[in-house]
Amino acid sequence: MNDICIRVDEPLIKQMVQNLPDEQTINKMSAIFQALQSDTRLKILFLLSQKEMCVCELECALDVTQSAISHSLRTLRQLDLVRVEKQGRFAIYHLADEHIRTLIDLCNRHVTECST
Amino acid sequence: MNDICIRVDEPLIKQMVQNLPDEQTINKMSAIFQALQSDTRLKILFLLSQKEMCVCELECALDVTQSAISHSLRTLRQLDLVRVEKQGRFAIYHLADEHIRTLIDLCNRHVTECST
DNA sequence: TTAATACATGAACATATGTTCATATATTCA
DNA sequence: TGAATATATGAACATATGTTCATGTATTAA
Repeated sequence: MNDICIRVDEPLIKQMVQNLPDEQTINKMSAIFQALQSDTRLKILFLLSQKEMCVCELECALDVTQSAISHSLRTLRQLDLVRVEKQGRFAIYHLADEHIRTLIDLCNRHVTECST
Repeated sequence: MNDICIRVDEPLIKQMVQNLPDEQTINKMSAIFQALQSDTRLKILFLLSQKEMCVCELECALDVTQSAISHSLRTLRQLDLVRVEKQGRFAIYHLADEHIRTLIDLCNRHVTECST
């Protein structure tokens, strides 16, 4: 406990720590996972992976207020997981790229495969 | 705002909502992403993807208390993202399966590719 | 130009989370 | 047996998060 147990090969551990992605990368990754961790945001992403939608449509689909949806969309926007295209007074949202669809599908498969 | 804007095709939206994964699946997915959202837990998973490790080794590698590491490991264990194997007084942790490695790698690539 | 619609945002609140501290349990060694 | 080591866990605290409410801005329609 006081730093070193019999199993610890300190130079090896140091090497492994150096192999870690840098702090900035870790931070970005945890921010992305953080965004994917909310039921509401996950549902938004699942919906957007079916077709692009305006806020109204999302509001119709989900059982939360317009405000909550907008806040969620901002989070997703700031991480570049979704993008907006303004069409008159409508804001049409779509997935930023295929990576995000893949991420979600992968997790979905993991969950459904492993629970059977 | 009062439910329906001009763009909303209600039957279509209803259909899309039915295509969503069920609540239980959504919950499990958000729980997994929730677990991946902490810097400490992410680092643990990156380390374990290099080799299986005991708590002591993780303690040597990371700059947090043994207690914090144990708590993190419990979270990961409960979601079956890591597994333990007891060896005498040591608890040797390893990734539960390849899915989790893939998930992390995918996110890592997304972050590093998109920031260049 | 006024009203209505679509969306965004700040404040506030209740809840959740991560960490540390203190302590418990389990295994090994003397 | 008793002490040391390795790990786990409960409590507590500070911080973060998600939602709603109230309100702001921008666009369209009348």
